[in-house]
Amino acid sequence: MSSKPTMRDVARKSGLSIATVSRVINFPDEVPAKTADIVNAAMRYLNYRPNINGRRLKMSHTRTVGVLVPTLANPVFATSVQGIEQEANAEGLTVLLTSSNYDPEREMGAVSALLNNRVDGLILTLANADSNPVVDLLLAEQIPFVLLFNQPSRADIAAISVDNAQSAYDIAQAMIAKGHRSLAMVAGRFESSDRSRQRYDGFCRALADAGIEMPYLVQVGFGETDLIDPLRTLLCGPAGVTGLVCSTDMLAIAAINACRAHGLSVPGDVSVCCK
Amino acid sequence: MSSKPTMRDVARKSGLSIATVSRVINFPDEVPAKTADIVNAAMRYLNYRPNINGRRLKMSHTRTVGVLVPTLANPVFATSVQGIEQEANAEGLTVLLTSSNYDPEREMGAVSALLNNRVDGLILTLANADSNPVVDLLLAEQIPFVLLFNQPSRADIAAISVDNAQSAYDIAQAMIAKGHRSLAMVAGRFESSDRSRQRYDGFCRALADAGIEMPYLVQVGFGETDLIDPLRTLLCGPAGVTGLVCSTDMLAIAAINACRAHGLSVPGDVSVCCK
DNA sequence: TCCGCCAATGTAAACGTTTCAAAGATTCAT
DNA sequence: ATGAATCTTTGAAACGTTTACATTGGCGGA
Repeated sequence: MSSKPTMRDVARKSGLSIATVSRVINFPDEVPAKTADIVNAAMRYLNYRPNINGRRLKMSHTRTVGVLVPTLANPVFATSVQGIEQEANAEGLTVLLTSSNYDPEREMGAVSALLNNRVDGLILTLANADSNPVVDLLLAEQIPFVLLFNQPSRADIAAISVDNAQSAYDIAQAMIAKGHRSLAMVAGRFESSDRSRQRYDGFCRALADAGIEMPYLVQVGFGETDLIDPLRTLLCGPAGVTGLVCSTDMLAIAAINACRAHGLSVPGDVSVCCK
Repeated sequence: MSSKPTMRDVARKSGLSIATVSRVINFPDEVPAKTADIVNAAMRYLNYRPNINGRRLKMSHTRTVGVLVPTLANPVFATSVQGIEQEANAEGLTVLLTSSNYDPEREMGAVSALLNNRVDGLILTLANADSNPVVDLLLAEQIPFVLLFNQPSRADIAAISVDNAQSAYDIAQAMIAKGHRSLAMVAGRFESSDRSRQRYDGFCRALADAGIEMPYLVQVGFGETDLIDPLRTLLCGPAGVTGLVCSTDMLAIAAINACRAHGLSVPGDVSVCCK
């Protein structure tokens, strides 16, 4: 009696067959209330809990959704996963969570693991939405998936995102309107996030539209939190940058710290903006 | 050929038996290199990927760890899960994520679902670590588990936590040393987080030790983000609170906003501290 | 009384693995 | 050439479900 009770045990206990027990669990209203009562009593008595893996093996679907995000350390992803998790649970779905640390290799590894789990579908944020082997794999295997925060150029791929370029454009334009003439963008590396490239594109367009010729750029690797050095020349050198457009909240915080470390006040000497 | 290839297909393709294929996958060095090559070629050719659910059903363990946190919207939990996920993945473990929204009912539901998944073990943050039915269930079922951020009074339960009471004590003491004589704690509801109660205990002790008789308390429900009203009487009334000790970063932010809304400057008129 | 029908239940074959016991193949000393 | 000793490989039985199909029994109508 050390091992966990199975449907077989419940069936024996209730004097009915495994099939009936299964029906009580899955189609309660196709079974007489009296029978259901007996079976339920037996289940409670034995502390039975269905082994989902048995079911998953037998059924063609798993009622499981795989999620891949770069990191939960970024609140944007954390809250997104929180929402996904909440909705999934409400639907009785299980969430399989993985993270890539912005590393394309790990992206592939994680998705591969999720596919081995036979997830019914995926929600993922990838480094690059275009010509990405992960996307190719998913299309080839015909697994339903939705990209999150990615903007694929292919129109036949489901994606939920903001308009990265436009948002950066708007921010830059607003800063220009405030009088800034020397602006820099602080963003993640393009190879680990095409969102950064898209934002930089919008940023550059805004500056070009305003006749500003130097769209400065500072690229920051994932996990780098100290921007004092990377920002030194831009802030203190001849560039005399007075406005920083940051790709994420966390970069903005790091940027503000860096400004202060250089003896510049925010927002007195330098304006910092994000999102 | 629409369905996914199985070991049987790989076996057929490579002219070997299922058992051999399994051994190539699980014990590559117990099999002659030549045989392994044949099997690996067949697997690649067929795009075979093992169905983990088959394995999980057969094996006594699942190499899966269940995680339950109140919410990922709180960076403390998000980064913790991030770390768990990272380590788990490095070990080839799958993470099953659930969240409770600080609701004990949902805690039980989530844990139940995790047990149905036959997780090998659990890492959880519970509303209350003591006399908690979830803990009782886990002990009864003999599932290994570790509490995170909870401090159970039973010594035989594994737990990783900070000393909530002591940290609140230290903060309060520091504020008193700065000259504050009227302090309030801003914390979550006790019934949804025993950490809040423990912190309040430490807070009260510090005040008592300093001869301050009124340890004010503002309780905030999960999701409540507006503290303007709850703080009005304390800040503007006869209590004249000048120091706020907050249970979490997010509460501190909300508290600062509330102070400003009441025309009080932080840290000029009111000191706000957290963690 | 018998027949057919329908609701309730049971039987048994999957699902894709792992693994034990045992068979086959190969080597080597005699 | 023979047998022992080893190395490879295999057959088949689980693991806990779901479900198509078969069986049972009770009932009403002829």
